[in-house]
Amino acid sequence: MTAGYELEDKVLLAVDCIIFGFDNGDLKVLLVKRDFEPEKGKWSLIGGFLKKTETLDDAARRILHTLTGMHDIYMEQLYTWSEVERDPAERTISTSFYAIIDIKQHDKELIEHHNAKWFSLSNAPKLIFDHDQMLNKAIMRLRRRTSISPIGFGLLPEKFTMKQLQKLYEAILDRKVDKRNFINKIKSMDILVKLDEKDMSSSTKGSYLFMFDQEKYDAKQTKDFYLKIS
Amino acid sequence: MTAGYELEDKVLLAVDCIIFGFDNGDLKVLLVKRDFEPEKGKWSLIGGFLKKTETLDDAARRILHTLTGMHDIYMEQLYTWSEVERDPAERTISTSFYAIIDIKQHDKELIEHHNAKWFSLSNAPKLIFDHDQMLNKAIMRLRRRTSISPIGFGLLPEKFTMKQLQKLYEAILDRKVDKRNFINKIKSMDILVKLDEKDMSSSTKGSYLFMFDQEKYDAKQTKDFYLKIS
DNA sequence: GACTAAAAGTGTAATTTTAACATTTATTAT
DNA sequence: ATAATAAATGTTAAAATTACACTTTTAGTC
Repeated sequence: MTAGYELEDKVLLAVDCIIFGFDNGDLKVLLVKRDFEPEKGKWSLIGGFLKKTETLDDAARRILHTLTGMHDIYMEQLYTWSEVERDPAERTISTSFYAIIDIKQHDKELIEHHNAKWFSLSNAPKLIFDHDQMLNKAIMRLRRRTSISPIGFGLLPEKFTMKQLQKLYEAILDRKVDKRNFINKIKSMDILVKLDEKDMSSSTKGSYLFMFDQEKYDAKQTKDFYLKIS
Repeated sequence: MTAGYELEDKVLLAVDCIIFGFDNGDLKVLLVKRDFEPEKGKWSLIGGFLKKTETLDDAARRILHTLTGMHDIYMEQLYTWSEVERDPAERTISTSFYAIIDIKQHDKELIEHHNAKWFSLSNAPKLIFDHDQMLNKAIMRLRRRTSISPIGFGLLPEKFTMKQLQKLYEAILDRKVDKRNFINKIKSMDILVKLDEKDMSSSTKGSYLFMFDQEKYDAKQTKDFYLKIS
């Protein structure tokens, strides 16, 4: 019993990771300076090649860890890119993944040691190959996803204010939202716990801190519920 | 200037097509009996391998044509599957594509000559490898897509009745929808033209035929408008 | 030619959701 | 005591969604 696969072409399969970071109301993307040919020295997404012994998700995690030191980042598969000439050096197909993380929660030094750098979306450099397209598609997906189901876990400190949460949504959606409508919408979702504690750092009055209620959140996740921000 | 790719693993990259067909109120999927090892003789999605000289979309079109005789089918990329052991014969990654077509508009003989066969979703056989997962994911995507933006072109005869259109939505969403609400919703979308002609085949009264208004449809497509069926 | 049968066609009212909008409250620092 | 600063809060109008049932048309039959 031989498989009839002998005559088929084999190709390089790459993985590219689009890591969005949220910091201080600003949405950024993590890029690396490429240290091998072709396009050595240019900025690119965080990428590498799939090994035979791992899944694409494994590869994405390994590559992200190798190039930035980050780990335990949940990434979601986005799209597989296969233009014949996308990498001029050799026929390479690439599957892109994306994630969004809280920049503050990840060790800046680790990232910088690995000559990766955060860029605001508005002034990211031109990227190699089709990486600009990948980035664009990821932004679109992130926005759509954000208006469909709640994000948040892992993107904010464990305890956060409503304002911080609102800023996060505003950064992703790239527009202002009405404070009262936003708070009402979030409340109606019933996935947050209001704490007795206040954050005093930004006003004399102080603002209440909230936490996600993991259990309630998970319960709703399954029913893929819908969040639309006015 | 040598590319630093020499040491990387190369893999087989497959394409699998999930072709949904709509016929007579029933949603079906097109499957083929596999004629090579492994799993020879079992039912599978319409699949084959990417060649070095083509994109994934090219490969999907070529494979679909080879196995079924169909052409000019627009397929959308769904997901790339990479479990290490998904194909026991050799390390193979597969990108799945899906499409939905009007069965009547495609030549049955051609399809049957190629030992492909339509199965109702409710009694499709068990498929090889991870093809059941692929099919499931495609169904989910199709449903979600259907409630987000209008489908229809190419899925119905050029002229069709409201009932046919409703049946199409019901087949995809797998539930009944209210006739009056459905018609109102569709009318409010303003992408159909009512003809003076009636279809007399299903009642003494006859029911008016409609056509899609391609121009209006295209205009709305760009603004990715939203259709939600009650 | 009246009646029956079968599917097509049609509208309204109640409810829910969304969107727009401005003032009061709490606290620290002066 | 006052001023300054950001936090907290509720209402109303408009739009969208849902639930729901009777009338119309016409071919066929008695």
